[in-house]
Amino acid sequence: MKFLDIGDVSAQTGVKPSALRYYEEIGLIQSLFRHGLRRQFSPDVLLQIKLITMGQSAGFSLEEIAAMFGKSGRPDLPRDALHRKADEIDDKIHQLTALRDTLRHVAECKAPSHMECPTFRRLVELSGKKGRVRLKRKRPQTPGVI
Amino acid sequence: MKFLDIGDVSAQTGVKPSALRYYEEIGLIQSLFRHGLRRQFSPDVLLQIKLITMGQSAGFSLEEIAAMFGKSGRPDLPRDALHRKADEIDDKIHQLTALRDTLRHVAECKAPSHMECPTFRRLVELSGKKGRVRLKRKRPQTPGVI
DNA sequence: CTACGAATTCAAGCCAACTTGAGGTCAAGC
DNA sequence: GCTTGACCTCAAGTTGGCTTGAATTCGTAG
Repeated sequence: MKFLDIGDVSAQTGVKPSALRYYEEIGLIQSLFRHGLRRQFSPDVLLQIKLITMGQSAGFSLEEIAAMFGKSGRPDLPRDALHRKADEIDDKIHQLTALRDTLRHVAECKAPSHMECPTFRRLVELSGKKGRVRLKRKRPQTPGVI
Repeated sequence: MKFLDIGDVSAQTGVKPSALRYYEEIGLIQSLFRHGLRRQFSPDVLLQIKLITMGQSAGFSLEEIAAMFGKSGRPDLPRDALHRKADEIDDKIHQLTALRDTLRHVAECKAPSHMECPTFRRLVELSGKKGRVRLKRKRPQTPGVI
């Protein structure tokens, strides 16, 4: 089995060595041993780091991420807490979906200010709701006024 | 028309007055005028703040949010840049979806360490890919070895 | 065997996004 | 007219997540 220098890990993940040292310092990842002074990492750490960066892009703190996937290689949290985290992510997905739709609408909308655009207001206001936002279907057979 | 004190805005949005003052300071929102010393806000600001918090939960900086929806009440960015932002959000949605699925899997998986679980590895490794992660369908009629 | 380069430690610094605290102002209700 | 409490300003502090820099230690290639 091959082990990885911090530079290899950095190259393969895009995360800087300084950040990796920091992650180790806070116990988020571990090196297996030292070769001289140099940390040697298991290839598994690449997967772990992927999870970390995913978690970060989801807006979770490193502490929360540690709780989810564990320093120990296994989650600190009980099953239901993990499901609650998953639910949290689901909420965030809904928010992001609304934001994306709003953004696309803003890109195309001709209204002088989006505050005056009812579609915009609906998109934003519905964003917290449980269901998906559903825009009225265009009815091509009756090309009314825009 | 009624105007809102900073306290009202705070109460209705859950954003602290200090944060709202900060937002105004950096030009992310505006108060219309002062009543004595007190800032008076248009009710429209509530919608704006909702967008801001959505943007934040998406991991955008206040600066990026300002560019998207504009200090000026209208985006600073041209249409295609907005669509690129929307694409960025789409990516994030995919990541979040993968993270959520991984988390739910971790919650249920019996493997001693998730590094040893092939399902786990697939979930994480596929997360960057374009399509949705598709788990193999169970085929109840041919109950093979797990 | 020596030089090189990649790694190390440690303390300090940095940025965004706020929060806190001290001291001051004001309008509305009694 | 006075008190009250919600607001104000401004400077300084905080937190998370790193980055930077100086001084040092190694392992390997030549």
